Amino acid sequence: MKIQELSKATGVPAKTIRFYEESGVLPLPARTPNGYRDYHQSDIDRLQLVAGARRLELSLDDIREILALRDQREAPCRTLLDRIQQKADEVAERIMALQHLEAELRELHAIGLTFPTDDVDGKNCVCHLVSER
Amino acid sequence: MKIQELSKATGVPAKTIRFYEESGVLPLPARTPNGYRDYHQSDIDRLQLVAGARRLELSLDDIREILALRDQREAPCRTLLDRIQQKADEVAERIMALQHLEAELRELHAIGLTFPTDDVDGKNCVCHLVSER
DNA sequence: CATTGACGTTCCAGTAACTGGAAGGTCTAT
DNA sequence: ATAGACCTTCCAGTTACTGGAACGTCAATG
Repeated sequence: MKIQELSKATGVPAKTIRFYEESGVLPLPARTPNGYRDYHQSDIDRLQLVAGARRLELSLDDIREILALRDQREAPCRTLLDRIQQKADEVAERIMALQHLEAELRELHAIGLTFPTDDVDGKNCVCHLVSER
Repeated sequence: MKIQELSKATGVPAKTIRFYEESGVLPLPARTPNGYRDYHQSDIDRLQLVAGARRLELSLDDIREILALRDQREAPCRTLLDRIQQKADEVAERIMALQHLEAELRELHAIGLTFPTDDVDGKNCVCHLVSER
């Protein structure tokens, strides 16, 4: 199977597949006599796991660790579950931070609308709202 | 004023101040005879605006544009307000995406907990949950 | 047989916004 | 004279790709 076929089977761009290989999350593939990468079914499985984990925004570092376990014939489920939970917590924190940020942005926008828009140096300028604290 | 003093006045690391200068959001400062950067009060004002905008997660590109207006003695308030609103919308979108992601991660974690943790190849493995879809 | 087009290859560079570190110069005080 | 706390520049690394150049390969067509 050539790289485009693996790409179509997984939805991962060929460029990204090469990058994953270089990053060590995909093994060096066999090569056909002309030097083309030659993939097998197992590569589809592995790449689908990588793509699924990336969709969950796990880092390539996490994925490397999980795949290393799998390559040693140890079930990576425990580690994977840990990373999933940890990621969920991170996401929850990020959501809260972004909610605060959005509220602040909306408030700033609302206040800014009540200001003149040509007051470069005056205190009634959005710039000063942004500068303070 | 030396770079450390500007840093202390604004809370922005000296390293970052030099980076901002190189990025074009801060002008090339005067230099003392020994080559040290020499800042003034106006640099504090400008850097506070940059830092405030960064706290709102505006990009350096946006900030450059806003400061360019200000440097031309045009009030950047209109542009700044636009960017703030646009950023708020982006943040809202990101929040929704992350909420979906968190739900998916929590669900996956819950399902994963009901699975055996030593089933490398079987279907009852978290890996397969992650791979699918 | 030459050419075209769709593949494949490698390598280099760029993205965003810093951060760390090396190697060296300067200033102040002891 | 030396220690330390600054300052300088430049290079590299971070994350996960993406774009592009320059070149090789293969199948089909004129």
